[in-house]
Amino acid sequence: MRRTTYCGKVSEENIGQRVVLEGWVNRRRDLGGLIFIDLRDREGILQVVINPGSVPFAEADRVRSEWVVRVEGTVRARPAEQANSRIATGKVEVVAEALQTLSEARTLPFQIDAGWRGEDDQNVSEDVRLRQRVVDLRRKRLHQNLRLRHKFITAIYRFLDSEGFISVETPFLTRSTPEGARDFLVPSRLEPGSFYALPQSPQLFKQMLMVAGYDRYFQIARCFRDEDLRADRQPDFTQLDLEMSFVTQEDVLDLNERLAAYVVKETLGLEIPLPFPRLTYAQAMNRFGSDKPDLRFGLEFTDVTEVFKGGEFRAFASAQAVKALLVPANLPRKEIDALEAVAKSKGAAGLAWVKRENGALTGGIAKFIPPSLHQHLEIAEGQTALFVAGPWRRSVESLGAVRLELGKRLNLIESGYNFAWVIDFPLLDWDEDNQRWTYMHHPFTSPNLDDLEHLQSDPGRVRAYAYDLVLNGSEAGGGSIRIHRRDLQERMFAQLGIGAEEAQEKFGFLLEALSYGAPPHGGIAWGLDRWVANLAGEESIREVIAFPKNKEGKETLTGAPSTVDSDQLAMLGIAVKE
RNA sequence: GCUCCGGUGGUGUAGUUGGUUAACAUACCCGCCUGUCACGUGGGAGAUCGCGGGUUCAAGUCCCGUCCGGAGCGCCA
Repeated sequence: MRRTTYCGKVSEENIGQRVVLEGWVNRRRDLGGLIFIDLRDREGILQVVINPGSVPFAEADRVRSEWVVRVEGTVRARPAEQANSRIATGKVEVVAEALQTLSEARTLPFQIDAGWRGEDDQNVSEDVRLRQRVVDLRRKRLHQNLRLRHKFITAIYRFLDSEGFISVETPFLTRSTPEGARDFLVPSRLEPGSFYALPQSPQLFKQMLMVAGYDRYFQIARCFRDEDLRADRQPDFTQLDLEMSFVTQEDVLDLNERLAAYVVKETLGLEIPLPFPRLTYAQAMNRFGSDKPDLRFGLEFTDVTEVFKGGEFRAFASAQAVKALLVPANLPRKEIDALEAVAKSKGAAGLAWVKRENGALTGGIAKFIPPSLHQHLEIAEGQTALFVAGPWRRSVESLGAVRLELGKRLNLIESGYNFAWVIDFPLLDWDEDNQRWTYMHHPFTSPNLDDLEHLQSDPGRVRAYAYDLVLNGSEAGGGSIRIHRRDLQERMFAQLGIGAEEAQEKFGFLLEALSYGAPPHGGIAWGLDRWVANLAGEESIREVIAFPKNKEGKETLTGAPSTVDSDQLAMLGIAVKE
């Protein structure tokens, strides 16, 4: 007879029933005459009792941790004083009548049983965990994370289906296009010397689906970018990609915040108030020094550029921007030095400071503070003001990094899920290295038509219909309204220094599609791994991916990447340089 | 490419100012134990301290190099 129920699902309702269980030995307690086995499956653990003299006793004596066994027995209530409140099945137990070993197990490289009985797992280095990922995946934490991910994805399918979206798959083996990140390349056997590229996103395919009239598309899409890894970045990662026709920016934002509220409700049971607050890019940068501000705490900047303009403090007198951050604490010098290092790592020349102690401004740049400062910034007793001056963007971003560091150090970050939209991104960004304008989002983003007149005369001033969904200071999603007219797309390419010939060669298929009657359209992509990590309370997306790569981009379970046979290379016309 | 942090039995840690036999917990093996639930209890095995070199009478400890891992910067439309 096969399994009749999951171990973790047995409850008082099953008392008196005969059950067949199959699972892993989470733990075995041998009292000499009496043996207990905590039997585990994906739903939880359940105590099995093996009485002396019973048929299964000899086998139970032999069984060890992580062996896979089948148990037949009868469910009974535990005496009230022996209930285990830490586990869901703690009020019952199964008296074994038969026990069969299905599979023996070697001693595990690390213990995985604690989480299943409601305790903290022992910390194990990630190196060991990833090399032994099968063992690691047995732990309750990863079971929970992967099931949360599943719930998240099924909620997305339900919601978007009810809103009339259809899921369409787009190719993995596609063409390299010169945008954004480095491509992963796949050599072609049928055409040696030519390469496919793995998609960085399904961007152009979804736009063409819009041109083809599918109106509302989505995909849980795997994307590939050959860049260095971080706690929240993997070379292959997952997006929720969606696109809508005949919409404005408002429509996309509205749908996405309803979707966000729905998935949070479905996964965690939390109500998220709508609509989400909105900040323009300029506001976000000026007030928080980030285009993905963490709004779980305050510490907003004050602009004091005018206060110092032309003044005696040379370093600030002619700066493009001087920003101040008022800290409600008397920061020790050591702390300020650490914060200055953070500012400098983001390109600030330094971090100036002043405190109010015993009624007077003291320390740092106290003697350079003009009397008019207090009209903008009231430094109270025991507070510290921090200043960064320099080019606008570098100043706000470096002070923004200081703000985040202070949020952590002063424990200002409140728990919860804080969503916001950042809108009105600039269309173009000045590329200092190459001395030219480049796109900020991607080259298919529509300019704000109100700003179109400045496209040639003052490109930096043109806003885009581009928006980011920010969750607790991380970019949860980003998208835009796209250019749907061929002439405007061609103008955009020209502005980016992509000549007509090059545009035709690399993006001819897009231009052609746009010339066959394209609807206005726009969409968004969510970083699905980051979303799930956030909901699971995990710092790293590796905790919500079954088989992640380590910091060096290696998948240490199977040992990828690896060398390949010379035969394989030869077939592809590839020679590896020593 | 760069900065910082780490590497000690299977796992997680301790190891003082350089000083004798590298400690603890857990896991593992064996014995005892009939109501445990991280069972208890007695015993046992298990580490050339990531690797190489140097300083020293003496290095887990100090120095240099290197490898591996993590956090970040650059990079990531």
